[in-house]
Parts: sequence; structure tokens; C-alpha cells
Amino acid sequence: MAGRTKYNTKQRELLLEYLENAPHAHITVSDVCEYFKSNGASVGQATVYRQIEKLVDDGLVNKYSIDPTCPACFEYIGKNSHVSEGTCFHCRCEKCGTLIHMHCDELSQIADHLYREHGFTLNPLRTVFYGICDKCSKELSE
Amino acid sequence: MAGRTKYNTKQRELLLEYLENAPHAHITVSDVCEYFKSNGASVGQATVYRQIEKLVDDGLVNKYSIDPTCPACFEYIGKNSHVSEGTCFHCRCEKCGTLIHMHCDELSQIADHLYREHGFTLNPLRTVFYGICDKCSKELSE
DNA sequence: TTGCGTGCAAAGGTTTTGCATGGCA
DNA sequence: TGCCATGCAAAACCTTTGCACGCAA
Repeated sequence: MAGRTKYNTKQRELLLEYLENAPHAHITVSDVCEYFKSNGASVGQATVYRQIEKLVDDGLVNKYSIDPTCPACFEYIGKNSHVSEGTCFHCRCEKCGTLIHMHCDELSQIADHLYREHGFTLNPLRTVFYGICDKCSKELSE
Repeated sequence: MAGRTKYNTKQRELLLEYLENAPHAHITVSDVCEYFKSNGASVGQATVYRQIEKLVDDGLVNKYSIDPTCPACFEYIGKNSHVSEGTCFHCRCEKCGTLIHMHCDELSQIADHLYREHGFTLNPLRTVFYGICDKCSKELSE
């Protein structure tokens, strides 16, 4: 817990802008740093870590803790965090390591099922399906 | 990916023995190393990492990634992994840490769905649902 | 002015890797 | 004998932290 945001700084603005305009999720701290570096914007790496954690606490950004080996992923969700509609699931390929982002109603029903039948409140942010992706399956069967 | 086991070594035997007799899950690599050290058994730390990853690939051990900051946890599940008939799923409570074993047809259909619709071959041995268990939900709402 | 935010560099911890040696089959 | 496995230490890696300075309110 890094605490909530108190001041509005230039670095925070830059970070938010980048996250908002990011085409897809799966943004890591190093992604942010490299972008800033290539754009001449000087934002320290430690600041990115500290600010992005604040954004998580503020509820503007989701944090995915996929694997201790890989860096944490972040995704902008904005203020209208309707978590229930369009919950996002993640699949990790055990072979190539790709992280697949999945929006799927059928998968969303899992959460309902787990809650109703098993009393278990699923946390989709942390849950990752492990397996073999499409591409690797084909390569393996060749 | 560390690959499957080819040779049967003394270190592997020691590791398996420890994991089999472990009362509960939540075993980390440093747990293993400390145990070996206190017992005079000399097994290198790198070996533990390499062997335990093999055991995961062999399907004898599950790997849990609780948090990128914390070390990974391992749990012995043994050979009787009847993957096809009544696939077993695991749910981890983020609050109390309990690991729930779940046999559920409806959950088994997830694997089918992921394969047919998304081309993803699920590995139920490695997949863990994170969330809050029944008991903790009630405690939280009190 | 107050105290939070920043930046740099260094530390922290876990996991991986290079390379020579040892051991299983 | 041919490889795989081991061990040690060093490296790689992500993330956190200490401290002095800067800046928002």
C-alpha cells in the first residue's frame, strides 16, 4: 500500500495519459519507462512504481500479479469501474509464456457459479489459467 | 520450462520425500533449503529450483504464484491426478490461505470451452482460482 | 511554509545461469 | 560412455528504500 494521491504532479499526469491511451492492457513499469525515455520525458523509474501503486489504490488502475518471475502488469480502468460487466480473464501459455487477455461472457459465469455453488468469491485480477496456447499447440502437433 | 525428469538422483528423492510428507502446502524453495541444511543433507539451492520445476512439469507438484514479491509456493499432489475423469480444480483463499480442492463438472466444462472457443488447452494442475472462501466472506461481512 | 513527490543510486530478495565436476543408465 | 544433474558463485531480475532536493497547495 503506497497510500492515496494527495498532490497532482506533472509525472502523474504523464503516466495517466499514457495509461489512458494505451491500446491494450498488459502494461509493465518498464514499458512506461521506455516510453518516457524515448519521448524525452524524464520520469524516474521509482516514481513510476510509486505513482502507479497510488493509481491502484485510487482504483483507477488494475494490477495483475501473474507470476513472480514476470513483472507486474497494469491496466487503466478509469473511474467507471464496472468490474462486473466484462470481467477480464488471463491465460498464460506454459510454453511460450504469452499472456492472453480474454473478455468472455461464458468465463464470467464461472465467477457466478463459484459463488453460488461453492461460496467462493473469485478474484479475476489474480486468477490465471495455465495451459498451452493455440499457436504452441499447433507447433507441438507438427 | 526446465523439461521433464530423465535421471533419478538422490537429490530428487530427498526433495520428493520432503514434499510428500509435508503436512500442508505453502512450501517454498527456502523452506526446502533450510530443512536440508538443518538435516545435514547437502542439496544446492539451484538444484532445488531446477528439480522442483521438473516436478511441476512432471505433474507431481503444483506451483502457486501468490504474489510477485513473495517466493513461489509448491505443493505435492502425487501421481493420482485423474485429469480426465472429474478434473480437480484448486481455489486459494487470499485471506486465510486455505487451498480448496474442487471436483465439479461445471468447472470441467471450462476446459472444453477454452479449447473450442479460444484454442487454449487448459492445464488444471497448474491453474489456481484466487479469491475469498466461504468462511472468510462471512467473517468479512460481519 | 508544509510536507508530499521526485530522482538517483543502492539495497533487497528471488530466481536463473555459466561452467566444471559428478553420477545415473 | 554419453548425457544429464549438481554445486558454487555470480548474474539477472523486479521492486523497494534512503536521502536530499523540488514542487504543489
